[in-house]
Amino acid sequence: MNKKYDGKETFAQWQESWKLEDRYNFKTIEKKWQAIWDEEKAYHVEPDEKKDKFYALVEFPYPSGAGLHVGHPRSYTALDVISRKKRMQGFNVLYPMGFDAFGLPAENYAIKTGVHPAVSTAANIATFTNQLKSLGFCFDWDRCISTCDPEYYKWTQWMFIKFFEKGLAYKDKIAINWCPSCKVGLANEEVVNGCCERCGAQVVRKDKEQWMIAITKYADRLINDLDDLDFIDRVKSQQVNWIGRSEGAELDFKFGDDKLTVFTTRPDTAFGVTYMVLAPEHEFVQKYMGKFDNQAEIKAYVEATAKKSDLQRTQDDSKTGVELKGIKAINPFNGKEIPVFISDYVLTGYGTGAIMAVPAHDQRDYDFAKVFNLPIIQVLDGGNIAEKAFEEDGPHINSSFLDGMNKEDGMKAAIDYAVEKGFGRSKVNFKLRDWVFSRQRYWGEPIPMVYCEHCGWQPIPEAELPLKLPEVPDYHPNDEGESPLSKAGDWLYTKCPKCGAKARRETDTMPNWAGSSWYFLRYCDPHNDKEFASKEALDYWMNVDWYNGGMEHTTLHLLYSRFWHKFLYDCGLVSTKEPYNKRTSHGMILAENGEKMSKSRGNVINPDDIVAAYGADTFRLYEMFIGPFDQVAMWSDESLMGVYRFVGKVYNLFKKVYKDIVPSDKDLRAMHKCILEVTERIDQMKFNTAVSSLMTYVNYLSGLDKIAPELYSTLLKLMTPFTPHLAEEMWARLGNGNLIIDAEWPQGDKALAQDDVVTIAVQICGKMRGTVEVPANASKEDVEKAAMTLDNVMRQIEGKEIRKVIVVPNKICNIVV
RNA sequence: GCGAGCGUGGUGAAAUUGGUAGACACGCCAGAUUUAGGUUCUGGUGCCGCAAGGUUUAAGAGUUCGAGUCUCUUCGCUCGCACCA
Repeated sequence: MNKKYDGKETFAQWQESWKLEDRYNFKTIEKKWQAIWDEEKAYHVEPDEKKDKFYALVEFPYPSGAGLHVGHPRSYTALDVISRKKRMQGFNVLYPMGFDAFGLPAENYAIKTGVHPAVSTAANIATFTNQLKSLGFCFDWDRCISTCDPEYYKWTQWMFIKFFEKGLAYKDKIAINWCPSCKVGLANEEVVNGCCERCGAQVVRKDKEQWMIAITKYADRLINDLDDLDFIDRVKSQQVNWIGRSEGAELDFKFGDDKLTVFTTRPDTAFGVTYMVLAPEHEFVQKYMGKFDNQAEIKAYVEATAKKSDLQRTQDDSKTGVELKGIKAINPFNGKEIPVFISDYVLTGYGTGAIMAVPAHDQRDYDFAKVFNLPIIQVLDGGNIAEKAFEEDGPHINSSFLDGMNKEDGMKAAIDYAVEKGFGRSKVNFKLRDWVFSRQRYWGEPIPMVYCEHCGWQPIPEAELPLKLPEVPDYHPNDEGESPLSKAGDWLYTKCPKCGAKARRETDTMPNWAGSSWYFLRYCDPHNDKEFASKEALDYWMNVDWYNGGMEHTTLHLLYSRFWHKFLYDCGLVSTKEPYNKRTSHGMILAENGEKMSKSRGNVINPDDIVAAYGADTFRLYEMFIGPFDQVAMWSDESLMGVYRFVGKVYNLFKKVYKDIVPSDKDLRAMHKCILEVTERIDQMKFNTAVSSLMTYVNYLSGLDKIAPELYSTLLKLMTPFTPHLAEEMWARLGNGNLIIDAEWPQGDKALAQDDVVTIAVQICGKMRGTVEVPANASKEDVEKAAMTLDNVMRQIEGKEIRKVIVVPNKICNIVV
């Protein structure tokens, strides 16, 4: 540990002993302090009832072969800054790190090279760990976890079984999004513009048996519970949008011997229905096929639709379709017979896969009606339906008992009528679909289920967890969509846990969103082998107080993990409804020309190079100074140099510190101003301006001949979150025997930060005409009097009548003439 | 199309939330020191003008004693969702 200044030598001699002729040598300083932190376990935390806890969380990385990207440290440094400050303010801070280690790249690498994913992943984790340590984050490395560790995924599997037991995990044959390139099924959330989020290949539909998790059962709660959370608005609105709640009604139309049920948000427009449309996949199309007059035409259209990808189906908004000739539907509101069509503009997965068409008040129906020459009946007054559908609100017309009503009354009356006559009911629908949870891949958690011919799907007994990944001869998935685990030989077959008959294991694995759905809980108690985490640990550490991560996870990981946590809450396994109190998001870091950094463009900045050339402290400080935290930022080597110069200046300032110097009032003013600004700006994540406050203060200190120790040690404390190594080093050089991270965060004093003379702007009719210096908090009259003495003011008001003078204390004086 | 947001010097950006626009930094210019230079230090730097001064926050209008900030219109950009009935 540090030698402490014991007063046996003069401070000047002590300072001399630090070889002041040396330039700022970040390499030795950073290595030295990283070793000390490691050795002293400076960042290890345990629950401590005497202290308030603070749980800071950043999204753990996927340990890719490419190593750490400059984007990762933006988020990590931000919460490192917050964590360090909170710790110095007396909180017991948990700031953990781990690895989201299951995933496709490791598997693709294995296919190419034959190296087992476990081997390459372990090597990558080692690299990442070194890189993260070289940046000096205050992670508690004793709590490091990895989702591919059997001791970890044991509990992921255990939780899956809970989902199964509660009926929320079920197997279903559905048309899924199939990526023909990755040969894997994707969740809706993983499909971007009809393409695979990962590889960009066009996604096709494929019917497959899949494990599903019923996230839709939580749709309402996932929306409503957002109200009490401190999430940035962008995140809230994107989640609300994605879940896509709409209120309306289901209505039953007569069709053949059946009821044809539709969902509509406007049941009050039912008198304007002139036709109906089914999705080509709708069950009635096949059921009644024998009764249609134009079967060949219908079959051809159904086939053509099946061949289309989702992208083709949605990109082309021209309306096509075929009438189901031979059967008419009957509108239950007025008994009218109406034609029924199939068309691909009706989606099979939303609502009931069928709609009632109101062409007068829905542009899509209007377009379709124009193509097929169908009648258009206006039922809401307004607009010009000769040109286009009228989609706004107006009083009902041509609608029997609804005539004259507004939307609200009309809705209520229409639903009441439908309920009374037994052909309808109010209904809420969501865009959100159940979570497709199967992946036809090797490097993921095995789904702990077996299939028995007598007993159906059965979970394996808890005692057999973790169900470890078996060795396989070959990691290739195949075109039929069979997982590599189907080649796992003996592993495949086992006994049915219920009847003991021969049973076959599930060969699909979990998506890599599984492990990350609950990792924040494991951090609370990472070595527990009896439970996923003890109740005591969870009660002390949860909730996460502040979670920072990328916007790209808003409708994926963030939504999934909120859902997962709510499920655990319902099972009585956690005691809070939501896992995260606060969610913020960082902007991406782009290359110098504004392009995305990518290997193929060759413009990737490697953090290791920056650390080697300028040091971790400069790198961290630069990432905080680069621009507003929540916005995209462009990397700039020149700006980085500016920050490096600043760090060097702070180092050199030590040479001007003298033990017996007493700070002046002006010095204290600068210091307290800096404390107040930095403290506030860190809390608001305005890191860029927090750094500029530090720069202003340092510029001030540079102007002094001799610096009082108090002024310098305060600077060091304020810089600890940003440049922890330098702060520790200089703190030690000031003669302190403890770590600066264990020092107290300085208290800013507003009164001491107040200037005694203020400059007031003098305006005439709102135009700036000059400034005057007056004592702080000068009276209105004094300010006015001083303002009148300005040459420029006297000239401007000469011969004019002064109508009003507005004085804002310490700010402005506006003379109205 | 719908939803969210943005537009300020040569560049990255500030602006106490309606009160001196351009803090802080990069770059540039000039000077000093120096190993020839990259280093370091000092001063200058929105635009027009020698200056006094004028002018300036995408464009236009409005509210106000006062607008980068609030309201409306137009233009431009970014992100998310997208035939969701």
